[in-house]
Amino acid sequence: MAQFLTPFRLPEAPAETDLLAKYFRGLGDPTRVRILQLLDERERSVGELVEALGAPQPKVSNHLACLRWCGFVDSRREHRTVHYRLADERVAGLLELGEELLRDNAEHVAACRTVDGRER
Amino acid sequence: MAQFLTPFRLPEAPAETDLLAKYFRGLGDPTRVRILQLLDERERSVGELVEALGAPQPKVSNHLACLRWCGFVDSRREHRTVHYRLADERVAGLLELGEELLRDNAEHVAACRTVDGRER
DNA sequence: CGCCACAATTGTATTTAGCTGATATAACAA
DNA sequence: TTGTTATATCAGCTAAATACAATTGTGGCG
Repeated sequence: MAQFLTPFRLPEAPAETDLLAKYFRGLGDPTRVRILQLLDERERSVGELVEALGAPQPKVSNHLACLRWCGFVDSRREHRTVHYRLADERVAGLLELGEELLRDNAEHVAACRTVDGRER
Repeated sequence: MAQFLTPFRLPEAPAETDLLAKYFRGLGDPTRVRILQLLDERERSVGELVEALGAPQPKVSNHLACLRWCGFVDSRREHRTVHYRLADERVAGLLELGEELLRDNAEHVAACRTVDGRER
């Protein structure tokens, strides 16, 4: 009766794959990408990022929390200000590779709306 | 009165940055990442992908449309079946770089829930 | 202590992505 | 033509992501 122990063998979808998608999703927001680009230039405080982005402070802090949580950036507190920087230089490499690939596909990507390309 | 022509100078947020985020968002779904990984091994038909993923066909087709639309994959029709493959070997490089970075952050990413890390 | 500056968090509303199921198209065969 | 297989598209629903505004936390200073 051993055959009943494995009645259905689900196709392998490694947990690592799900994590990878989640990881890339961290790069899937304009504010977060812009923050990473700014931090690639140099370390910056939250206030500096807020000014550079022209976005409300809570919004920036939320995205920073996301980036920090997933290991894209590190932070250190100095007196009252908190400074952020890229956690790993390979993060910059990821962005650059994306930019490079985008150069050949910019028009396509620009026109793409959603999974099924629907206008809504 | 020329000063009224540029009353507010918005912080520069290059359109390319928005596109880049959109581009990475294409990699932000487990099904799409799995498809790209499968296509990195070899060209596959939609039917083969459906079987390998154990997912309904419309779901796979929708994600393929998204990937094709953004230039991650190419397709060719042969009789009634449509075969997909990676459009650019650099796409595989992007995945590999992501996997490499993920190895050092898997625990963090796994625990991350949303932009602000809130449970809901 | 009270106050100020900087940053993080939370509540609520809105937007957007993605799943499911039905239908449409395309190529081919009888 | 009709039927069959393979794939694509669409409509409606649900769930997740994000924005915005208000609040709270935190460290320094008088």
